[in-house]
Order: sequence, then C-alpha cells, then structure tokens
Amino acid sequence: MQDSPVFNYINSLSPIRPVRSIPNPNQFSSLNFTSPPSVFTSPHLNSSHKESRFFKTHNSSSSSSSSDPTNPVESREDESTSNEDVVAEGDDTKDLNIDASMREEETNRDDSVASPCGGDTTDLSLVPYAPLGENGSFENAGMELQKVYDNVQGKSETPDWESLISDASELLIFDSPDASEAFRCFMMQRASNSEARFSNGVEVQTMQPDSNRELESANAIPYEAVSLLHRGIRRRCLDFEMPGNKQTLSENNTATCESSSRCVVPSIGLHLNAILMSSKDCKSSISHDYSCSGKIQVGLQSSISTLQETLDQTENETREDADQDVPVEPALQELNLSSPKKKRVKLDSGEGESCKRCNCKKSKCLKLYCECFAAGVYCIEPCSCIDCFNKPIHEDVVLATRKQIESRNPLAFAPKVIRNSESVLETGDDASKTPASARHKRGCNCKKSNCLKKYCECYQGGVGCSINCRCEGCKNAFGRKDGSSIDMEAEQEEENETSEKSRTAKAQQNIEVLMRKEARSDLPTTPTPIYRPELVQLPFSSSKNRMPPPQSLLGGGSSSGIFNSQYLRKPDISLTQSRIEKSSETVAEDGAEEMPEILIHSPIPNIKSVSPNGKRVSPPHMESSSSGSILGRRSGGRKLILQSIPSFPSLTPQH
DNA sequence: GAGTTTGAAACT
DNA sequence: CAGTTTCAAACTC
Repeated sequence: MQDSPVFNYINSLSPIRPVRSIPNPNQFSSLNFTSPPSVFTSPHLNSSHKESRFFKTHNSSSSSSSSDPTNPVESREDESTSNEDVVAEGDDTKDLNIDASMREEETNRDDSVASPCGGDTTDLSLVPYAPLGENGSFENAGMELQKVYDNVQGKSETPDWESLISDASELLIFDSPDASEAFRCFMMQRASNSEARFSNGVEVQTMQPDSNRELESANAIPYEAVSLLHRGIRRRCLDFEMPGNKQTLSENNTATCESSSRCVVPSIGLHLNAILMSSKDCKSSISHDYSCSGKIQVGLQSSISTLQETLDQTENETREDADQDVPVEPALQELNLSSPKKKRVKLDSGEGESCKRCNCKKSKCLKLYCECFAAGVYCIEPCSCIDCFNKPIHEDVVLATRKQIESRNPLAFAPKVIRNSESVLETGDDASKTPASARHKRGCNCKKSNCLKKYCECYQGGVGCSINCRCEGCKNAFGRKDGSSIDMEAEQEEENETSEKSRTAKAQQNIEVLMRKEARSDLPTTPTPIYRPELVQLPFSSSKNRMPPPQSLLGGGSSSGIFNSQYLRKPDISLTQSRIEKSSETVAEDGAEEMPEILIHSPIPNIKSVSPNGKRVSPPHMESSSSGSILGRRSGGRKLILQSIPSFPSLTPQH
C-alpha cells in the first residue's frame, strides 16, 4: 500500500508539512504536553526537556522513531519514511513520526509505574516502546553516536567528552530525563576516568555487557546522580524485572518479553529497574534489546524521584523565584530541606522518599505491610527488617506472594493515589487550583487522626479525601471528604477545637496549603500550549516537593493501569496516525483493525471502568476520554496539523 | 530509642 | 461484607 502512488501522493500533500519542525522550544513542547499534568508525578515535569531530546533524536535518527512492530500503521509509516526520508527533515512523515513517538512517550509517561496488576503477566510485553522497538533503531542510534564521536574527534584530538556524551545522551531515548541525566553523568565519569572509550559505537556497546557489574563499579562515580541511581538500582533490582537485561538482541521485543518469565512479574517494582534498564541499556549497548527496558519504564516514577532530587537542585537554581513559593506537601516536608546539601545528605542516607526502608518484624516483608514489598522493591541493607524474604535470593517466594496478593486484589500493587488527569483536562486551570484533582484510590478510613496525619493515606499522599473515604471528622488539609478544601474557615474551626500545640501544627499545615494555593494562582490561568509545559513542570520542579510519597509517586503516574492505558492508547496513536496519513480517507477501516487489538490487550479488565469510582481507581489515562482529551489538546497545540485531520470524535465511537 | 497510637492489611 | 486481629509506620515522649 505504501508503494502505491496514491499513497505517496497523499503523503506529499500532507497538510502537516507547513508545521514542520519547531524551532522554538516552547512551541515544540507545547505540542506534546498538553497532557494532564496532575497525572504524572515525575516525568511530566521535565517534559519539555524530554521533548526536546526526542525531537532531536528523531531528527537525527529518523529510523528510530516509528518502529513499533505491533503497530502496522507505524511500521508502514516507517517504511514510507525510509523511502522518502531523504527528502527533508521537515518531511511530513517525520513529523508524524515525531508526533507518534511523542505520543508513545507520553503514553509511557502517563502510564508510568505500576502494576500490571490484574496479574496479567504478559502486560509488559504489550507495552512496546515504539521508538526503539524494532530492529535497528538502536543500531542507528549507535551509528549516530559514532558520527557524533567522529565529529568531535575530527575537530580536536582530545574529544570534548562533555559535548560528546551530551550528544550521545541526546541520541538515545531515555525513559526519562532523569535516566538521560544519569546516563550523561555516568558517561562523563567514565570519560573522566579515561577508561571509557568512545572510540566507536561498538565500544559503547561493550561498555556494559551485563548487568550490574558496571553499575557496581559506579560506586566510584562521584556524580551524585549516578550514585543515587546506582544505589537505587542495586536496591531495587528486582529480578523479575530484568528481562531485557539478560536478553540478547531480539528481533521481536514483544515476543521476547512474552517469552521471558521475568516479564511476568511486572508490577510496580519496576521503577528502579527501569532506570537501571534505561541507563544500562543506553550505556552498554545500543543494540541491546531496549524495548523491554522501554516498556519497563512503566515504573520510572519512583526511581526517578531519587534522581529527580538531584536534578531538582539544578532546576531549582534556575527557577528560584518560582520555587520559593511553591509549597510542599506536608508529607514531603521533611524532604524539603532548605539546603540542597541537606537534601543530598538525607538522600544519601537512603531516606529519600524513593529509598524507603522498612522495619518489618513479622511479615517477612512479604505482605503489603512492608513498604518495600508494597512498592515492588527488594529490601536492602538499610532496611531493619527481620527475617526478610523480600530479597533477590527469595525471588520465587516474592513472586509467588505477589501473585497471590494480586489474585486477591489486582490493584494491590497499584498506586494508592491517583492523580486525576481527567479533571485537569476538563477543568483546565481550575484543576491546578484543585488539590482534589488527585484522590486516594480507595479512600481512607481514619477515625482519630482527622486525616491530618500521615496515618491517613490520603493526607500522606498529599491528596484530599473523597467520597470514597470513610473517615470520621475529616479535616484533611488537602481537601475534605465533603468536598471543601481547607481554607480559613477550616483553620478557624480547627483552632477552636484544638489545643495550642496542635493549633500550631495546623497553622503550619494551613500555611502550607495556602502557600500552595498561592502558588497555584500564580500559574498561568490560561495555559496556552506553550505554557503547558511550565504548568506541568512547576509541580515537578518544586520537585519532589510536590511529589508525594511513594504511593503518590506510583499513583502519579503509574500503576496498574498503565498497561491498560498503553494498550488503549497505542491504538489511539496508530489510529490518529493512520488518519493523518490518509487524512482524506475514511477511518472506519482503521477502527476495524485496531479494535480487536484494544480488546485483546485490555489486560486489566478489573480496572473498574465500571465502578463509579472507576475514574479514580483506574489510572486516568485509561479513560478513552482522557486520552482523547490529551490527543485533542495535543492536536490543539499542533495548530496547522489538525486542520485537515479528522477529529478525534471518531475515536470514541470505536471504543 | 522505647513506647504509644493509628489505620491499612490480613484474617475470620 | 463486617468484625477482629495483625502489623508496621507515624507519632510522642
């Protein structure tokens, strides 16, 4: 079909052409990040950062963009691209590719962590990483790397490692900016050690043949980011998530993952592994089967928080003004240390939110009581647990237990706090003012804490209580069950009935809330696509400040729903893309093609699309409306593009 | 650091 | 599904 003259002609007529690349970073970001901010805890923040990287990446190595084997449309596009790629950077198809990959990226981001819950062990395999998916993507990237290197070399005898690495990192597609950063740091370190040789792409490939050895050696790396990364990796190295690790090049990623038992234990634990995967893969081998890592990125969130801490420090420097006003969620207060040093120290000591330690004595760390286990990570040294089974050695036990728990409650490992993207999308800026845009999945059941202490999961997660909560005397500073978010009234009310001591504490809380409100009001009221990224970033940059505790992290982006959404979204992407391709054609055909896939892939049937609480329980992105909105927004950002592109409406009916 | 409080998780 | 028990984090002193 792609060979068809008609097809080519249509392609050449694509209305997208005019838009072409986005010289202006802002504009570029605006294109992709129209997605709901609240849903993603982390990656979002650096959306613009990431985007730019993506943009670059896809321009430099076009073939890396659309290679999702599972997506016929994309594949087709890929072919067409390769056929015409020479044309020009501005080629429509490239634009499409970029768009597609960005969508993919977004999808991944949206879906972030989580648990494939539902026990669907094949979930992972269903989460392809389009840009890197098919054979060669990475090789190409490697070649690009080589080029870069050659370039550098040609210019001077002593390569500019920094720029080289920087370029390299740009060429690689990371699951997250953090991973990219980590990669960069790592490479820099290596370069400085003069041991690492970027003599050629091959070298790059052999740098880290296998797993953790290199990572272990990373200990020597002074870069905090890497150090943190390393620590995280070491600690969270859940075996069941290392599929890509031991895998060699695979022609079919999906198949590989499916055949890998490791892929079977998906769930949340992925986070740190994700980083591991991404960093390792990037570092070690461009030709490595990256798809899995890409897929695994699902869980980056949590792990990201660690690196993010580091990155934030930098980020904070550039956004001092804004950040100073950014409130911190109570739950994260402790992390909001005034001095970066302090923060670092704390993180180093393993007390970062992402570096939970448990102290289990009777559960063997095999129950949800255990924070580590619940978070899907192995316990590590810093943990004070007794008789711990949550260790790689007992992988089998861990996996079995997880399965068992999941069978009992498919959402057991899903994030507890759901950042409701929908509300954000629908209410626009209002959402940014509504702390309640995120909710605890199941709600709390507090009786005595008034939802004002971390005993309360809602409060701990930095979200308000909702109708789902069965709490008594709710005074959640983030929003009460009755819907009223805390305000001066509440403050007074509370003051009246509390001792001076508690009053002080509450005052503090209220201040925080007020500050938060203030910060929100500072946000652009009319989030134009261009500012969108800012909106998204703000919370992030404030960092992890705003980043809720583990659960939230997971919830933020993650979760079991992830897979769902991805499944659901993927079709969206292809659909949209295909539509773009044949803008003047009917879409029915596509719909017919995709539908089955959607149905088949919908892994987590239990994800309460039915439940009244479905919206909250299920990851926001899963909702077709959500993705639709996202796409719609995005399209909105792409000004010219959508003019001749069939609107989304058609998507909904197909679902 | 020990003891208490609290509410989620697990169990019945 | 409700009640009870277990558990470990959060909190207090």
